Order: sequence, then C-alpha cells, then structure tokens
Amino acid sequence: MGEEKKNATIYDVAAAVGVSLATVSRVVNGSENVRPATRDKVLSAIKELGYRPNAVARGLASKKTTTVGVVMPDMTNLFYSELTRGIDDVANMYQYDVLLTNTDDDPKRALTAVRNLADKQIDGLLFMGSQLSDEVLAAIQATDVPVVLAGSVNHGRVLPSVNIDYKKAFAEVTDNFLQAGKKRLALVLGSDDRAIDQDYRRAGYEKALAEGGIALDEGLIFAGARSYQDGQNLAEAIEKAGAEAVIAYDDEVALGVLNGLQDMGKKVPDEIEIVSANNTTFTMVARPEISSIDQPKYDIGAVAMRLLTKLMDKESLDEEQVVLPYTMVKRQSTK
Amino acid sequence: MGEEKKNATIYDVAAAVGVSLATVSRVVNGSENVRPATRDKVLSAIKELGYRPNAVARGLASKKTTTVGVVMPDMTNLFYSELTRGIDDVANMYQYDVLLTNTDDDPKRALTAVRNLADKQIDGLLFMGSQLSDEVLAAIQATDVPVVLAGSVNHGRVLPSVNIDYKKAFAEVTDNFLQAGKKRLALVLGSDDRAIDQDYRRAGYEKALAEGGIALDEGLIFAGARSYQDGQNLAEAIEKAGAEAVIAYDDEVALGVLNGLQDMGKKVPDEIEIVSANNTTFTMVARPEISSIDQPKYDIGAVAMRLLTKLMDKESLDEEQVVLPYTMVKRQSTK
DNA sequence: CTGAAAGCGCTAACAC
DNA sequence: GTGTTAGCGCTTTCAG
Repeated sequence: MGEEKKNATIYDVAAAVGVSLATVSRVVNGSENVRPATRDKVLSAIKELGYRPNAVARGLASKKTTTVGVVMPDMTNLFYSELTRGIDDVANMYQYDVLLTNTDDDPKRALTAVRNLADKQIDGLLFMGSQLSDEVLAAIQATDVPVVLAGSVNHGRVLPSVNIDYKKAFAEVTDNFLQAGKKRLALVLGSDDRAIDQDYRRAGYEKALAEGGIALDEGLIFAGARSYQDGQNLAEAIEKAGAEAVIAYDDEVALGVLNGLQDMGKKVPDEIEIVSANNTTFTMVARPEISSIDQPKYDIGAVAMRLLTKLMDKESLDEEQVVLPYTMVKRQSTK
Repeated sequence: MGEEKKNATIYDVAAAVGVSLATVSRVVNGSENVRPATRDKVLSAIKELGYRPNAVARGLASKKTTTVGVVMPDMTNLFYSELTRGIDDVANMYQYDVLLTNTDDDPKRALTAVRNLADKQIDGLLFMGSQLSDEVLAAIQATDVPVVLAGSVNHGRVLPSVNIDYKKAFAEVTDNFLQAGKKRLALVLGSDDRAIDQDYRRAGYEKALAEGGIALDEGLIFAGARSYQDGQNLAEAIEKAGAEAVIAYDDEVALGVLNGLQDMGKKVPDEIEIVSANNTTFTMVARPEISSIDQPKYDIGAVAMRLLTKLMDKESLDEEQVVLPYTMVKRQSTK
C-alpha cells in the first residue's frame, strides 16, 4: 500500500545477472545464441525478480503488438458470438490477444472502430458485419493492416473472407419448398439495402423462384427484422400475405415468427412451414424445433483467424475467398 | 504496393509546422497552453499529413494504455455477453478499448488471462466468472491494476463488485413456491463447489426452506448443469424426484428442463412449475414463457465499468460492493 | 506559450 | 556468445 511496486525491467534482470540487456532479451525471446549456463542464470533471475516483459515497450520496439482487432456488430447475437468464439480460440492458439469492438452493424461506428484499432497498432483485423462500407474499406486499406472478413461479404472480393455460399444456400432452401409444391414463400431479411441480404440471400431466393417458374411477389418479402420481437410482429403480416412457408435469415427472428404464428393459432408445420439460417441454440429450443441452414459458425471464425495469422506472418494464402460447406438441418418446422 | 507507407509521426508534424514535438503533443492532448494561431497551424498540418498518434508509443511514455482487460467465461452465453455489452458501451463512452478473454470459467485459464493482460499494461480489469480462485486473486493483486468484479462474487469482499443479492433472490423464489403450498422444490445449479452456487444460490434456497420449516432433501438438488442439453437430460431425474417446481440458475438450462419435461408429457405449469434466474431472451421464446428473476445484466456490466473508470482515475468509490435491485418476472411457467 | 532533453522498456543491428 | 548503441513515437519535466 503506497509503496510503488515498480515491476522489474529487463534492465534489472541484466544487472542482477551481470549481463547486458541484449542477453536477457535473447533468452526471453528464445534465441539460440546464448550459452546454456548464462541462460540458466538469466532464467532464474527472471523468476526471482518476477520479471515479465512489458508488451507495450515490446510493441513499440518491434512494431508488433501480438494483438488483433475484432470488429463485430453485436456480441449478444449468438451468430456473431459463436463466430467470435472461433476467432478467439484460434487467436489464443497463436498467442494473439483480441481487442473487441461492437458496432451495432453501424458503418459509422465501424469506421471509428477501425481507426481506433489501427491507432493501437493491431497486427491484424477481423471484420464482421452485414455490410462493408466504402469508407470502412478505405480506412482499412489506409492502415496497411492485414484483414480478413468472417461471415461477411465484400463486393469485388477485394478482401480475403470466409463464408458459406449464401446465395446457393438460400436458393436451395427456396427450391426445396418449391419441389414440395409450395409456391408462396415468405422471405424475411434483416435489411433492404445490405449486400448480404440483397445480393446473396434475396438473390438466391429469386434465382430459385425464377428457375421454378414462379413470379416474384414483393408482398412476400419482409425486410428490416432484427430481433425476436420483430419476428413476432411480422407473423400477422406473413399470415395475411398468404405464405405457405417462411425463410428467415436469422434464428431469433425465425423463432419470433414461429411463436407469433402459433400464438395466433396457426399450425406449424401443417399450415405453414419455417426454415431459418444460422442454426444457433434458438432453433433447438423452439417447439416445434426449427429446420435450419447450418453454417459452421465456429469454423468460419476459426478459419478466418487462421488466415489472418498467415497474412500477419507475410505468408500467401492458397485461396483468398474461402467458402465453407453448409448443411441443411431438418427438424420439425418443415415437412 | 511495396511502398512502405510510413505513417506520419509527431515529429513530421512538428517539422512541417516548424514547432517542437512538445507543442504538437500539447495540441494533440488538448493542452490549454498553446497560442490559438499555432494550434491552428498544427491542427491543419495534422490533417494534411493524416497524422494519428501511435497509441503504443503513447502507452509506453505515459504509462496509460486506455485499454481495459475483460475476463469472461464464455461469450456465447447470453448472460455474460449482455453483461459485457454493458461493459463495452461504458468503456467506449470513456474512451477505453476492451481486450477480451474467454476462460470457459476455468481458473487456470483465468490465471493466464490475467497475467497476459497485465503484460499488456491494461489500465484496469473487469472480471466475470462463477469463481475467483486464490491464485487469480493473487495474480490480480500482484499487478496493481484496479479491478471490479461483475456479476461475480468474492468472499471476504476484498475486491469491488457489482451484483444483485443472489441469496435473497433465491430465497425469495423459494419462499414464493412455499407460500403457494409447494414443498418439493428442485434446485438446479451449475456446480457443486463454486461460491456463487453454494454460498449464495443454494444458501438462499436453504434459508427459505428452513424458515418455511421444510426439511432439505439433497435428492432435489441438481448440480453441474451447464447447457440446454444438460437441462434436458435432467428432466427425467427431476420428475422422478417428485419435484413440484424447479428453480434453475440459468435460462438455457431452465429451458432444457422445461422442454424435457414437456416432451415427456408433463404439463407446465399445471403439474410442475419452473423459474429461472437470468431473464435472457431464452425465457421469452419458450412456450410456455418462463418466469424468471430479472437481473439487470446490462446495468451490472455498465455500473461495474463505471466503477472501474473511477478507480483508474484514482477516485474513491462511494461503495465498493454495489448491489443492484432484481425483480421477479412472472410469466406462464408459474401460477 | 514554447522548446530541449530525458526517458518509457524493449528490440535489433552491428561490433567484438 | 555477448555487449553496445541506436532508436521505436510519444509524454513530461524543466527552462526560458
């Protein structure tokens, strides 16, 4: 109390052993060029003094912080938190720490986040979000820091990314319903302007519809649903639109729709079927359980981080755009 | 490409304007002591050169990193991610960045996390977990870094913390059932050795039982349930134990029990009632919806971080052990 | 109001 | 093998 307990520095260790800073630095960094005897002396001095290298000083001198920035929309969203779990585990495996920032999927916040992270001299950046704005892209490129997108699309494929084939997955889901004779398929999206919603999910849906010879009915497309509540509120409109099945981009939203529909007396899957797209715990806790596209969330994050470690090591990537396989999980909400 | 785009340094700015480093530093840090005219010149030079202070260098020189460490069990657990959301928002508000580490609630991992974070010279630490081991406590105290516990108990109250009164809440829930004439109350816990489970949740349960003159039946206490699956697997045993109601410490677990019970034909709440303790989205998506103790999760995190900012500013705390109010949310799983 | 100078704790050539 | 010497980019006295 009151005693400023100044941490031992590399200098203290050097003095204690009677060697130079350089030698201590060498043993700390595992350099070969140290005589075993001196190494041992240094090591025990380190232990005695409780010396721990100051990562900040190290970062300044070496220009590597062993820290990666992670930009995500919302950590309370299971989809993103599972991606991030994969990111975090691999980051730790490679000895990186994670500087995490929530953006609420807001490009403005993403922009400040990226800049701020860059100021902290992160060695790499992992970006997640339904959209990568031009400003953010520019900010990222201005930093010279390697980036990988996880579960997020980028037009022009200018940045490395790890995803599933969203368009194909949505086309497949849509087509499955078509094959089963359903024609009025509601599509629930998070936005009416984000690339992932429009150019991938909706595009897949439209593609399948077109191939199935079914005319697109805008009245069956519902954009802007972000939460369980939103889903629940949408139930009535979906019912009114005469949908025979609904395809929802998010599990919580899907569950909201499901419960909303059931609360108003609709039978699922007998009168209306539902499929969601993230296969989080929410799909399993629902009654009936919700059929879903299963994205390998943890793996997307893990692979993305692995790519980033390669980039940070100046290695080249075998493929910049990694597309992981998805599967369809059949549960009780579909027949 | 190839051109090493060296970021402008404070030195470049100084040279461009024709002033000293000190002056640039002053305007960057908003010091009063700069003539408006020079300030403007410096500011425009900064803009032109796109100068951004290197936070690492700053951290080394000032011994402040404006970074806080957050140690949490699992970001895919809604309880913790909502706490962390509160932490993150307040941290941003006060211009701190968050270095996040998952521990899986493992004391060993918590220990390395704390040490590692300390090496990075964090200005403060936010700790979450069902347990604060002696080693971790020692490691924290060895660092001299201010700490606040969020949603986590510490015996002896040696560290500042923000919580609800878990014991009281569990006693209240238990007593409510007792008042309603229920006598066989199952208690589902996460562990049989962690303080928060034993000294708070179980203690509250036992207290109410004792006051109600009901003998404790160890056969009604189920420890070690961590997931939805665990809850589901527990349903049969709970039913066999003849429970009239169940009190679960976690929402996902509670939902597992609920679905397990219903899947085996039990009527909730008619034949058996259920109450959970975190009031996350899982309680609302259940059918029937689950009654729950509502902890102000976001606020616990937010208040904890606010306390930490005070500590980091060397301010004293009005109260070190903050106890936030909880409420009981009555839904359909209880009568 | 502004500049000079001394570090912060460590890495990284470069000598010996 | 080990030591010397420069910095990394910035803050912070201390002068003036």
